[in-house]
Amino acid sequence: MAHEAFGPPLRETLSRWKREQAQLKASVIDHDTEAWQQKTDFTGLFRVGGVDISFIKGDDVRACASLVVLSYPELEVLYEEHRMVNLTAPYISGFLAFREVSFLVDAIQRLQKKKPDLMPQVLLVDGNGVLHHRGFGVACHIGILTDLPCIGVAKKLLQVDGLKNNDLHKEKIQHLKTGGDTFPLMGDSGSILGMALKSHNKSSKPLYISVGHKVSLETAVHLIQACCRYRIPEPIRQAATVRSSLQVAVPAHCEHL
DNA sequence: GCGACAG
DNA sequence: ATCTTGTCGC
Repeated sequence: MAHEAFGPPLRETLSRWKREQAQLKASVIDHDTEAWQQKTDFTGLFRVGGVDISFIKGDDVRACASLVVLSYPELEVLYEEHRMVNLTAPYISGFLAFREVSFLVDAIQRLQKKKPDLMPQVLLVDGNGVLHHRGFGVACHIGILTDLPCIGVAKKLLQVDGLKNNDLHKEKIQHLKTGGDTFPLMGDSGSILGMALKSHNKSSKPLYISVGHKVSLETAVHLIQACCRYRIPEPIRQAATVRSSLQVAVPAHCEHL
């Protein structure tokens, strides 16, 4: 098959995507803008959203895009939507947003239309914010397109700007004692790109938290910790758990097709 | 050439 | 991202 017979070559697509990231990056706000963020107990925060895209075993195209909204501080489900979508863009490290973001923004827009009262006041995103090759990960991307405060929550360290998952890094992880302990992730450029967070007492692997949009890193880390019953913050965990029948596998008699 | 590679 | 099984510990 002539895989690249149609459409622009990958390197042209990547160059276009890089330009788009650079342009949108200029609009990122990396400090607190909301009243509830000023209080250490987050008085005035009532709704926290989470988004995630989950996949089916052997299928690179079909996936389930999920948006949930939880009450705060109870962390009870107020709203959830799980929808099967067809992904078109490939996964390329540094360009996750171009694969996933349109489906998640669509979900936010449907929520706005159907239940505007349930619009989350902050959105937790699977992946990185400014902890990214060009300082503009998927959490920033969603933040700019929706104008919602967003926080990037990654399960693995993205090794950019000199950050490395080396022995020194592993040693720092071992020194995290209890849930809520952190250490900063400083790149070669000298700025703090994010924080490693031990999200609960018995979690050996930290989360990597970074600013997406309209929230400070300090507030982001504090909020993530407040949302963790287990390692993964509840809004993302609920989004990743499909309760509906949407993700049922292809019927057995169709498997060979 | 080699290592790295969020989801 | 996804699959896989039991195992250990509270």
